[in-house]
Amino acid sequence: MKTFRFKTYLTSNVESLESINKELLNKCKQQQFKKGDYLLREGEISKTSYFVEDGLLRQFSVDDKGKEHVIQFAPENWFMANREGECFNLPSSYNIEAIEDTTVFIIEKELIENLSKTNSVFLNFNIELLHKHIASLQKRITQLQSKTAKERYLDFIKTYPDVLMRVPQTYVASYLGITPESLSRVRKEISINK
Amino acid sequence: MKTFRFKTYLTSNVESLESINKELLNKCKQQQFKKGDYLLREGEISKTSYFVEDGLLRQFSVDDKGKEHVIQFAPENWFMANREGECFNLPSSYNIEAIEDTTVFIIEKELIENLSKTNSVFLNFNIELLHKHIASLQKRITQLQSKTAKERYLDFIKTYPDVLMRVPQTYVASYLGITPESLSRVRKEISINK
DNA sequence: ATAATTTCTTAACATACATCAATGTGTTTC
DNA sequence: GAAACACATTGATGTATGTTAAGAAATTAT
Repeated sequence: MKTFRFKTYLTSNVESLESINKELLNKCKQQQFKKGDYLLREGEISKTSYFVEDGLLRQFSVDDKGKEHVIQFAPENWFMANREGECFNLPSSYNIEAIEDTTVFIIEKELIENLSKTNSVFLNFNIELLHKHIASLQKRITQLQSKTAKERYLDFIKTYPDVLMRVPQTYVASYLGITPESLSRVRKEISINK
Repeated sequence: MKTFRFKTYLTSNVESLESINKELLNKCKQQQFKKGDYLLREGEISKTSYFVEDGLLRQFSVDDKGKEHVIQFAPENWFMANREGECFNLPSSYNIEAIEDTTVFIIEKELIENLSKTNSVFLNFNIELLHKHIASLQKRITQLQSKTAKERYLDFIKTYPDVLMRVPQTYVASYLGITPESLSRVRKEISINK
């Protein structure tokens, strides 16, 4: 049997949980998406999270002027979830789109709840994920508050060098909160100073 | 016995959990802080969360140039926690300071973990809190990415009208990611157009 | 391969916001 | 009540980033 990233991830993170891992692998269905496909559209209600087995996703919102704002990228081994909607059965404010052909494992909210109740190691793992997520969002807020576009871009390169190479610059610009033109200028400036 | 906000909050949010609520009230100690006191300093390791019984806190970071950046305010009935540190025993990247004389209930990490294990309603409540937190941070990121200072300020007024009145404008400016001077101009412009 | 479409770069110009410096207003302290 | 201090406003100026528009490069489709 093929070894999935999902399995590797689980065995290296949710330790000594052979039974849980098996249950997760068995109950989470795989699904494939083509580049450009939407996994979730704004307004839809979703009760699932995704584990990216292969490929690359982006989560983004669209403002009143029709402009897109990328909240997050998710390459292999990352989770992608519509947190608020999943938790409160609210229509999603965000879209999730496959930037590359992508294979995901679909994790039902109910499954997570059940496993959390029956197993405290899994529970802690799950809560840790949420905490890490919060920490990274806070870091981004601080950056948007105080750093220049150039500084934010340099940090992005450092933190997600792999993502950088696989994503259209427009999306990176959107993630950084600047226009593609500004990103282009920033990149030029950096290449000159090297 | 005095009715605490904390008790009211618990009974209205963590329903049908008489026993849990009692345990929380009994095991969480109260502590008082004077205006200007620090509850947590950058670099310290903390394993506690706070429920603000009375008063007002701010959480902020200090950048390499010595500038402060407000991540969050917490008035009565709010929780304040150093998420990443609490979860992973890491030194805090943030400071927590009392903006007014403030009374908090101190909630030990261990207590939350124990209650989560033994009671699934409490567990869900706790996870919902984390989800809500994530949703609000994502909203802020989208705003910082795409809205003008004026738009962000108007949204702040609408969302936290009470906080606005109790906090020095410098802190509001910092929260919005602009200088106090810019905030002053934004306010002037708004007052003229009314 | 060629054409068509999308993405990226570059330039000129506009604008929002930062910076610096001065003045004004209110609050605390003695 | 005066002095000292922190906070808010205002003005002049600078800079980073946005906007618009054009062309170059890359990708996709025919």
